[in-house]
Amino acid sequence: MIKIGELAKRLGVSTDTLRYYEANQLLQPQSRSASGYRLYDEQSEKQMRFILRAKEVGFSLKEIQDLLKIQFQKQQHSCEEVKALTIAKRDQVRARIAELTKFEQSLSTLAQQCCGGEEPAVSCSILTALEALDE
Amino acid sequence: MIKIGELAKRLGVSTDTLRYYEANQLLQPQSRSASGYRLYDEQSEKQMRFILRAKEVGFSLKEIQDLLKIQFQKQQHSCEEVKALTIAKRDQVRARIAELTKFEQSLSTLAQQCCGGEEPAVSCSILTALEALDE
DNA sequence: CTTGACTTTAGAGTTAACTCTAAGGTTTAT
DNA sequence: ATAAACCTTAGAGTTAACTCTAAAGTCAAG
Repeated sequence: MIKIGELAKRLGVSTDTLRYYEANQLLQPQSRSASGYRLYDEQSEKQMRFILRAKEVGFSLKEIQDLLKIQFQKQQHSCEEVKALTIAKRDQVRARIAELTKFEQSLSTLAQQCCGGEEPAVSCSILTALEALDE
Repeated sequence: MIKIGELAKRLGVSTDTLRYYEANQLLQPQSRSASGYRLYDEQSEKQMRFILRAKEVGFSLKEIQDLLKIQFQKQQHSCEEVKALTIAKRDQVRARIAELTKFEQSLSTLAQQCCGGEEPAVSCSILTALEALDE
């Protein structure tokens, strides 16, 4: 079991952030020491890495809570409900991937069209490339 | 040329948002009417749709500015610089797609494992599936 | 046995991205 | 020609997600 400072250091976040996530039901410490220090384990670190990855790709903390709820709700809800929630979230993720793929293609096209030379980039326009995005 | 209310309506955003984006260098109106009303055209709408899409997939307004700068800088910068910036952004987008793809796979796996029946979902755990994410 | 580096809580402050309010000017429809 | 529905600016208020401050308790090292 590790203390908050050690977990924060491993994850590259502040101790304030960990306490904030606890207050907002995203990560509860495994237990407390006799003197009241928060104690975390490997599972805590895994869950935080999941949270940080979700945040990285643009999910709000509220949305991440929804994802985690799939875990927390498993005792109280039927497989049917859990499956429906999971599929709804998966479709949300798929839609986001589709959007990002369009971006990636537009930027790739732009990079290819650009000569990369030293002359002014007058004919290089991200909007020209991105307009194709709207079909 | 259309006025701010019409553009806002077409895009499903508030007029406040359009004025806010203008103040933050994301979208300048094409011109102003004699009485000072903002006037927008088709290009404005396209640019806003681009901004909204970028926001949707988790880019901050600051990052979107960077993307748009590729367009604005084309007069002052060389193809070399523009190309480098474009490729850097493309790689950022690719990394984000890779993260999201991992999520999508984890959620798909979870949905498949789940029986979908009416019994309590005790054996369904998003974290179990998501742990595989860390390899 | 005390110094320094931790930890605790409660609450205030910050930043991004809006969102609203007030006080007024403009346009359109009857 | 006047009411309704737009538009203007400046500035205040809101929400999410931190980030910092203060005042105090804990713990390991010298």
